[in-house]
Amino acid sequence: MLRIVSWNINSIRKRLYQLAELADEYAPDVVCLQETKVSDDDFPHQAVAGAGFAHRAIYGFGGRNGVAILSRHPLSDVVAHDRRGKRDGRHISARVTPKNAEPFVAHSLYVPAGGDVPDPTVNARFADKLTFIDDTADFLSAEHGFRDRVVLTGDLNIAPLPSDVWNHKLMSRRIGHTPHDIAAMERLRRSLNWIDVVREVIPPDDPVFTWWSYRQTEFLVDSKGWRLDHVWVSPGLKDAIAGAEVLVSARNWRPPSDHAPVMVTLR
DNA sequence: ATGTCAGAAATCTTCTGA
Repeated sequence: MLRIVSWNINSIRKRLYQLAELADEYAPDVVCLQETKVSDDDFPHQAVAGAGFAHRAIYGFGGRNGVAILSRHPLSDVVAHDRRGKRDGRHISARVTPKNAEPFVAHSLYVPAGGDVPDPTVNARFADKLTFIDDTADFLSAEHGFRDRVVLTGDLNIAPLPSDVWNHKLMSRRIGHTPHDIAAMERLRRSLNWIDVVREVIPPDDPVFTWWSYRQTEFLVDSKGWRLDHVWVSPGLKDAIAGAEVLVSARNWRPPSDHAPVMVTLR
């Protein structure tokens, strides 16, 4: 069994204790992070290695964005990906070679949030988000074949199903759940006929959230969340799916990230 | 419109982005 986690950690340097907690409690083989918010030069390698991740692929600079792949198994072919020559620290991939399983490629992706106004003709940031997704879809189609063993993880900043937000009607006008977002995510999904692992395991009508705003207290009581974080697998790995869960209790670790980790288990 | 975080750059606080 192989456990793979995707987590928007919202600053790895502020969350080292919680990362160790994740490693101790769930023993993931691979952890894909977003919003590490640290330059490669300042990455806390020692603490992360101490949590059990001997192998690390990192891509970050300045104090924004930043992605990483942490692994107990060897990593190779590490690539930091940029779209249109713009260095943004939003996408890294690496080949993972477990001891007793076939190698696979892991991607850690951080899609732009897209700002506030839900109209791409007036909100350049929203237009950039949609372009980012389409560029990524083109890249993934070119990079991989349908038979490749690939895991795409990340904060995709889109909740595609009505049950992925706490109020579908209200959120349909909020960036992340607009028809523009959902159509773009579907184009991304089709780039390799990706399979949304969480929705293979949990019925599509059941509410599932991975993010709760910092601006609300008692998030468990209110449960006003969104499912923004995803783990997708290529079609060849569909039969390997053995489980999926959102590690909701992590949202109560102190101090918490505003995102909870998503963990999938593959045979 | 509001709430809270995190980081940067410049201070003893404001800004940007989320």
